[in-house]
Amino acid sequence: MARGAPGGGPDRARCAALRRRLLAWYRANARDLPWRRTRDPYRIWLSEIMLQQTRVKTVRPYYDRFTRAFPRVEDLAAAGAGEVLKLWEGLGYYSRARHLLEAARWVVREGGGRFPETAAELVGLPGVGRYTAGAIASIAFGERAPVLDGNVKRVLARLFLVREPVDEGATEARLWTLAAALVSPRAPGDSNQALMELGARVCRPRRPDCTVCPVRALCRARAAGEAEALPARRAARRALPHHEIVAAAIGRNGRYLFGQRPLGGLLGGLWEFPGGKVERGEAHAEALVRELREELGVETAVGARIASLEHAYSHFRITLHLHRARISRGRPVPRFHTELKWLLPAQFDRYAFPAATRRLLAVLGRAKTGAKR
DNA sequence: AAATCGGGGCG
DNA sequence: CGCCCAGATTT
Repeated sequence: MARGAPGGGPDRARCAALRRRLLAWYRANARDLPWRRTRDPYRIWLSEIMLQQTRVKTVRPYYDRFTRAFPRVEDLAAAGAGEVLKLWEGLGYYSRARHLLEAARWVVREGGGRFPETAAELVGLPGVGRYTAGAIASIAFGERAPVLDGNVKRVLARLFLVREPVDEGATEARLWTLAAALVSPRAPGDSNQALMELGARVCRPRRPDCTVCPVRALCRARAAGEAEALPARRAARRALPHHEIVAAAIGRNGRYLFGQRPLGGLLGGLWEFPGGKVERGEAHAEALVRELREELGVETAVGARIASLEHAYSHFRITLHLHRARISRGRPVPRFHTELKWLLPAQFDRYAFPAATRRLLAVLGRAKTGAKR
């Protein structure tokens, strides 16, 4: 093979040199993060779940609130789903919160509060895949298990000049092998975190700072002048679809009607104003009357528009319009939502809402106080 | 293998 | 405005 090693595997001496330099750099430059101040498997696990597809800066305040509310896995396991979801509000990928609670309860019930200690066993926990299992096993238990996340993929693609798209199965398999070769036998946790830390702070997606990189002399992409061009990805993604969404603020005795979205799907478990997508050729008021009939089984009269806003999800974007509405016939029953509730504005802080709905609630509050003046 | 699942930060 | 982030799960 053209990788410079007999037998086609990663070059042993080269990997040993990489491990040494990465580890030394990490120990001199590691950020002081809350989850690096503990070896409690519960807190390592919690941080790793939160960090899935989520930046360190975003996670920090959530991690602090969670560990304050639930210092031990037993505390989390004893919590209600609504309580956990509320603490997760705004962090995204809400199925993580559901899996988190399921896993905590499993650990308490089946493990007496002790986490499995190997990557192979950890993979069985809800929400724990190969990356997270390797991270927990190496950081909390010192197992020589590799990790491969977005940062590590980028670092490895550059160090080893992997030009193939990193989101293809065959390439990923090769990257896992390279990641395993770079796990330091004596310090697997620090070694894995060194790769991720380097990717986050030096070997960045754009404008990598090669001048301060501890392994620049060993980087094949840099030697080839291709560092910033890697990693390659397969797909040119198409433009995001756009939807017009209408939602209803249905007031009654100072309360508003909300529905809880079904678990498992988009924004599962969060509370929202009833409403839905505007179909082609449909007027907004017409669409809202139809949606409220379908979701709540009531006839309604649509009033003034309170607010409109734009919001982007990972795979589509929406324009969300909130209208006042009044029920003219029938009594609301949940035909789409798991549950309906009439909530006072004072209660809003106790429920979890999607980010876009949060913004609408703020406008609703201002509209009300503004009207009183 | 491809689709689904949030929200925010950055160039 | 597109891209990316300490990915997992489902189909």
